[in-house]
Amino acid sequence: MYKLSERSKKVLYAVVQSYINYPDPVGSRIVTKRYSFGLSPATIRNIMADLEDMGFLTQPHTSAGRIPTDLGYRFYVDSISSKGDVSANIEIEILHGLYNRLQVLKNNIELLLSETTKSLSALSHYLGVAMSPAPDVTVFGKINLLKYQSDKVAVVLFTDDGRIKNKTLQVSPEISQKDLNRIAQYLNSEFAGLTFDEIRMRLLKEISKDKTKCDTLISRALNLCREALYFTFNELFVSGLSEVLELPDFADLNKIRELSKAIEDKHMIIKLLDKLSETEGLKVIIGSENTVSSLKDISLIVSPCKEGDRQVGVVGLIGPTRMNYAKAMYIVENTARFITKMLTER
Amino acid sequence: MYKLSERSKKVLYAVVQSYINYPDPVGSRIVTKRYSFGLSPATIRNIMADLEDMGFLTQPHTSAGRIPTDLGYRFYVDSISSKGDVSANIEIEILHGLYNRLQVLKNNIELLLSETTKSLSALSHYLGVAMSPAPDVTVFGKINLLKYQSDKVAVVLFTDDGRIKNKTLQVSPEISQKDLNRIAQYLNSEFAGLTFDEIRMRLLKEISKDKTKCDTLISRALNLCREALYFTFNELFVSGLSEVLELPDFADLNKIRELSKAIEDKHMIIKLLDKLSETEGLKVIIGSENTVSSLKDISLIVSPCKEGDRQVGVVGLIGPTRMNYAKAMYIVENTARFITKMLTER
DNA sequence: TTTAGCACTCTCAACCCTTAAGTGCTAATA
DNA sequence: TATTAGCACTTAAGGGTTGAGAGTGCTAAA
Repeated sequence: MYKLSERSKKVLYAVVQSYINYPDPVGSRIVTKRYSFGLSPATIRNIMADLEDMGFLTQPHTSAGRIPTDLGYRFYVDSISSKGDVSANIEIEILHGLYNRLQVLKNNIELLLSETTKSLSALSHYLGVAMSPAPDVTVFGKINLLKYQSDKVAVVLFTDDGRIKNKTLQVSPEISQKDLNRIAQYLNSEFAGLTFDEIRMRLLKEISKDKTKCDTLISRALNLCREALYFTFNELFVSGLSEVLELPDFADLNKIRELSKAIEDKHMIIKLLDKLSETEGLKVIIGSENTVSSLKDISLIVSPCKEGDRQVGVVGLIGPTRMNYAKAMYIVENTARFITKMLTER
Repeated sequence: MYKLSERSKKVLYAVVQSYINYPDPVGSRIVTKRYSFGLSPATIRNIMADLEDMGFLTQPHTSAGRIPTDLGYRFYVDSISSKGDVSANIEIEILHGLYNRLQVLKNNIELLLSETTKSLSALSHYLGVAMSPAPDVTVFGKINLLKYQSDKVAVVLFTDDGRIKNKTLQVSPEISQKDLNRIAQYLNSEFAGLTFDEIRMRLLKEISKDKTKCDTLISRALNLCREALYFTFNELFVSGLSEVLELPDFADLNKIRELSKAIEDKHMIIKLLDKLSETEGLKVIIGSENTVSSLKDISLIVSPCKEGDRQVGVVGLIGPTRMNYAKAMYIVENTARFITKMLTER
C-alpha cells in the first residue's frame, strides 16, 4: 500500500467530497477555490497527478478534471467512518418516519423489512434493500401440520425469530390429522433449536439410512417432512428504483439496464448479502470491490439487524459508486440500530 | 363514431401494422410498397389525411410519416381480436415453458402467479403482471388460531381457493389454546362460504352492536377476530423491467421514470386490475383509455384465470402503446387459459 | 519547493449545410 | 369523378467546422 502524505490525503479527500456533491470532474482550480489550501492550482495539479499515479484518481479525458477511482472512494469511506460528520437532523427524520410505520409491524419481520426498504430509499434517494436471514442462521421453532381438504396438508412453520412460513402439500394416500399431529410432534421435539441447514443435513442422512430398510411408511413420512421443511428463507426486498433514476449517474440508458437486471436477478444479490451478513456492523462495498461483475459499477452499504443477539435481517442501500457515503452510511447504521432496538426492548 | 370505408380501414390497418413492426413513422410510400394496394402514394396520402382528421393517425411533425393514435390502435385491436393471426408455435413455447415451471406450484397460487409473470415477460418482452383475487371475491375457507409463545397468537387463514395467509398477533392478557380453538370454531362455522368483504361488514355490525352491551370479554374476542381476518388479499406481481427497457419505446429517460414510478405504485395498478377483473375474458386498455393518468402512455392486456368458475387471479402484460397486440393478446389469453385448465382439471 | 506562464489537448455547444423523407396542393389524366 | 404526377415546401437528422472553455503538463523563475 502507498503511503500518503497528510497533504495528499487532504487533497484526495477534497476531490472525492467535491465530486460526490457535484457530479463534475474536479480540476485543480476548483480544489483551491472550494477548499482553502494555501496552495496554488499548479501545486495541487502535481499532487493530483501523483494521486492518479497511485490509483486513487483518474481522468475521463486529458483535459478534464479528475474523478475518484474505487480506491479513491475506499480511502474516503475509511476516513469518514471514524468521523461521522452528518447533520444530526436526519436522525430525527429516520426515527419519526420509521417509528410510525414500523411500530405496527413488530410481529411480522418480513413486512417490517419490506417497509424498511421504502423508508431507506425515501431518506437516501438510493435503492433500499433488506433481506431476511438465511437457513443457516434460521432456527427451527415449531411446526404444525393441518389437514386441509381431503388430500392436502397445510404446513405452518414457525421460525425461532417469529417468521411464519406456510405451504400446501398434496399427499396421495390420505393421512389422518392424528398421524399428522404425531409427525409434527416428532419434528418439534427432534428439531427444536436446530438451524434449518442442520435439519436438512440430518434429514438427508435419515433418508439415505432409511433407503436400506425400505420401509415405505416411514420413508413416506420422511419425504413429507423434507418437503414440509423446504422453504426459501432468504427473502429479498428492494425498493426505490424511481429514486435512483433521478440521479445523474443513471442518465445513461445502459447503466439503467444493468441496474434493472441486477435488481431482477435477486438470487445474486441474496448470495452477496448472505456473505456480507456474517460480519458484524456496517459494511461498505465499493464498485469493483464486489466480485459479482454485474454490480461492479455500484456500491453497497449494509448492516445486520438483531433481536437480542440473534440476527433477524440485513438492511442496506445500493447506489452509484459516486454516492454520498457519509449520509448513506449514517442512514443504514441508524436504521439498523433502530430496528434492533425496537425488536430487542419490546 | 365515424364510418370508415373498407379501403380506409385497410390503409389504417396497414399503417398500424407497419408501425408496430417498425418503430418509424409510416409514410405513404411505405404503405404502397409494403402493402400492395393498387394505388399511388398520392391517393394513400389523401386517405391518410382523412384518417388523421378522424383522429386515427397523427404526425410527429409536418414532414414525417404518420403514427397511430390510441384510437388508431383501438381500431387495430378490435379488428384483430376476431382474427387471430399469430403463428401457432408460440403456443408450444407457452405450454412447455409454463408446464415445467408451474406444475410444481399448483398448490401455491401466489407463487404460481409470481412465476407466471416471469414466463409472460420472457415470452413477450413486455412487463408481465399478475394479481391474486380481491377480498370481495375471496371466500373464507378455514381459520386456525395457534398459541405461540406466551403472548402471541398465530393466525393461519385458508381461503377457499387454496391460499394460506398468516400473521402473528400480540394479545395482552393471555388466551388459552382452548379458548382460541373455541373462537376459531365459531369463526369457521359463522363465516364459512362468505367473502371477506361480507365478513368484514358483518364484523363491523357485530362490533357496533356489541358496544352497547359493553361486555369486555366478547369485545376482546371480536377485536381479535377483526385483526385476525384483516389481510391484504390483492397481491400484485410484476416482472420483466429489463425486458421492456430494451424496447425503443423506452429509449427516453423520462418514459423510463414514468414507468418505474407506475410499477412502484402498486396500489394504483391493483385498483385498476381490480376494476378490470370483474369482466370476463381478455381485456385490452390502450394508453389514454386508461383513466389513471400516470399510465396514459402504456397499454395493458389482462385476462382472469379461473379454477372451475371461481376466479383465482388475473394475468396480463403491460407494454408501450406501440405494442405487438396480436402477439401479446395471444400470449395473455393462452397463459390464462392454460392456468385455468391446469387448476381446473387436476 | 512552490508558482506563474504557456502551449497543448479535449469536449461541448453552436452553427451551417446538405440530404432525405414526407407532406399538401394543383393541375393533368383515365 | 377519382386518381395520379409533379412540384414547392417543411422538417429532422447527420456531418463538418469553429470557437469557447476547462484543464492539463511542462518549464523556468521565484
